Amino acid sequence: MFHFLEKRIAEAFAARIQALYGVNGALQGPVQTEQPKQASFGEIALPAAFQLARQLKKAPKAIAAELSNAVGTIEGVAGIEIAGNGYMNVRLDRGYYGYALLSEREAPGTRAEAEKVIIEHTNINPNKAAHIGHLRNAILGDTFVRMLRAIGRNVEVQNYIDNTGVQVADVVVAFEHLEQKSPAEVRALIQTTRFDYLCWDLYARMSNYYQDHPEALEWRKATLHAIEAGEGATAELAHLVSDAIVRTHLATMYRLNIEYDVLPRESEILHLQFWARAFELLKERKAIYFETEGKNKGCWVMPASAFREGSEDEDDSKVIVRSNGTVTYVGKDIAYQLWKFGLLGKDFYYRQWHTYPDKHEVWASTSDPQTGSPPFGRAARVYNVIDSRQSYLQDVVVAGLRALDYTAQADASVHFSYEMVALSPRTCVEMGIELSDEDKKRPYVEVSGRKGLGVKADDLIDKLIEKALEEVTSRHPDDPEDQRRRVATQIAVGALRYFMLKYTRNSVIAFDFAEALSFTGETGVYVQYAAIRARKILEKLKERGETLPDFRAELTRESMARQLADERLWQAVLMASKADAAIEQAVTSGEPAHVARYAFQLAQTFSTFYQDFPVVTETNPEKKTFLLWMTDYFRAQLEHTLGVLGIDVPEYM
RNA sequence: GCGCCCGUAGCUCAGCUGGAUAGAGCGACUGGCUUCGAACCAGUAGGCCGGGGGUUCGAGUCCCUCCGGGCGCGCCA
Repeated sequence: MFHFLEKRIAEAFAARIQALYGVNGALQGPVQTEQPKQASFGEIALPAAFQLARQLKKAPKAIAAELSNAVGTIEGVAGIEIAGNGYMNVRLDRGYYGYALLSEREAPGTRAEAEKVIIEHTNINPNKAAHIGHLRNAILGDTFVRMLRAIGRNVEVQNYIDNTGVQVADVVVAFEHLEQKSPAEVRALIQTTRFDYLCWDLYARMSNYYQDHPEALEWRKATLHAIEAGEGATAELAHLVSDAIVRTHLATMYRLNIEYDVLPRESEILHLQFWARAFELLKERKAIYFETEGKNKGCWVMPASAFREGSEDEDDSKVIVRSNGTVTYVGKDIAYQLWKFGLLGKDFYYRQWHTYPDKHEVWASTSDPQTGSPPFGRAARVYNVIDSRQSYLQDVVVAGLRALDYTAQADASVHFSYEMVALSPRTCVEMGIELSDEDKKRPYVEVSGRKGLGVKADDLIDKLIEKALEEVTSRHPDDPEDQRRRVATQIAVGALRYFMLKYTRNSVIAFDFAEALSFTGETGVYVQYAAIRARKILEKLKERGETLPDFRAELTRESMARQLADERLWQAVLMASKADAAIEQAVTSGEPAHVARYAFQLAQTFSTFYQDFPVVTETNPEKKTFLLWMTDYFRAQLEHTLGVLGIDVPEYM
């Protein structure tokens, strides 16, 4: 609603500016609107007079006066005031606004656009358990998906599986050479053990082994070769390991309400010759060339000038095909990116991989011809959720598209980057990780999968659930265990998702157990609590034998105006009505943290309202009906916003 | 050496395309549960927005420069 009025006002002023000062007036595009610094100034501020002042060589204040007089009446606006030296502050008609909210349609943005947006996230190497860094990726990606869907976009969620890379190979090497396991024995381990945890340790052991026995790297080489060829016991083992680990990753993410649509796998990119096709295209369009001298002699390279401004140095060129004829990771990624836009002229086959309890299906790529799968790929826009350390490689991928003259697709390729999750020194100590004196002085310490240092995702979730369970049990000692555990799980997930979302993307998170486990202050738990308190009021009403009024029948524009004359109530309603505006703006800025912030502010506003206005005991009938409407409205907005954040509202807390 | 990111209250962080008196949470200190549950609310203290130049009506925000910290820059992924 707020968003809608804001647009209407901006348009009215834009039209007036054109009429008064001509089409070539100072302002191009929409007229800017802002939030006044002080609530007492009104609801919407327009700084347009400042921008016009320079070009018209006139005092801002005079322009503002002229404009606000000329603009006439705008539906829903009560008045315009000139403030400071040229601000135009708009006051909304409170009765109009409140009454409009009452009849507002649910979810106006459910139009499914034909244009598809692909979001690729998670992308964990399928060779060991997920850790907290992966959680940031998946939660950020999933929340962005929810934000886009909330404003009506058609989104496809991809989770790329690198099942043929070095990391998987190393675990396979460990099983074959260190553990002497046959595929059948590994199969048994998958059934009977916490397999992702087992591999976590095994991978760390293997990395150590390479350090002490460099000759063992020959094993890796042979294993990679066998995996790529796709035949024999080694290849079977690799598939066994990676498929089993992918299942554990999907299970971990499902605990956090994260689901996927399709799992494109590297093995199919190889077997279906995606790269061969991309290679032809790149050669044809001269995007890469064969180097005949220097350090990259014998390789196909992309010149540095393609992805790095001003760099002509051939030493900075990026190798795409090695001198032994094999393709690098970036090369495969270019092929994959082309496929996402439907530019490769090839497609995967798909098989059903898993069905979630809500009946949603995940499909995985396969090289065996299949029919009956939904269509995947062919997007108009692609977001790759990948941490900022890989920005160089992402630049090369986009440069590849550009060099092929796919300019529009290059522009529609977004590296949705974020900074890493490190560990606070205090948390390292708690976990028994030894720190050098140098590390102790740092604000954070980087985790290392190779060394097996890091916090496993499931361990963190378990820890959060146990802590939440203690809290729930202390409040509801007599409730059945499964019920308390269900509630505790929802609280834990809310806390974790909010924790990962409250930081903006380019801030490094120094993970600290004490902070992540906090259930007070700016947390997901606080927001959940507010939603529950709103529900409680409505439940209390029923307990008293009263029913929820028909608000649209009982509340009029006049009664809205009377009630909203109270500044505290007006500000609260205003805040609650800005959910869609907040989500829209967060999509534009690509910052899920903005939605999290808004959710917290909304909850804060409601908590204050809760404290100040007893609802069910209100004696004035009109006021009581109004307060009940407000409560119900806040409940809906809190639930809606939490839904976008992927956070459930527990039945109680 | 080159590129990207960060530096705002004791700590952890917001601050949307430049806009009015720079905001939260935690921690500290005061108060508030016989009331729709206090996982809460009200209040106090705490800031040369890393330093210095510049751009303009106006800079935490843009430009330059210096200082401090992080991450990239492989025929690894």
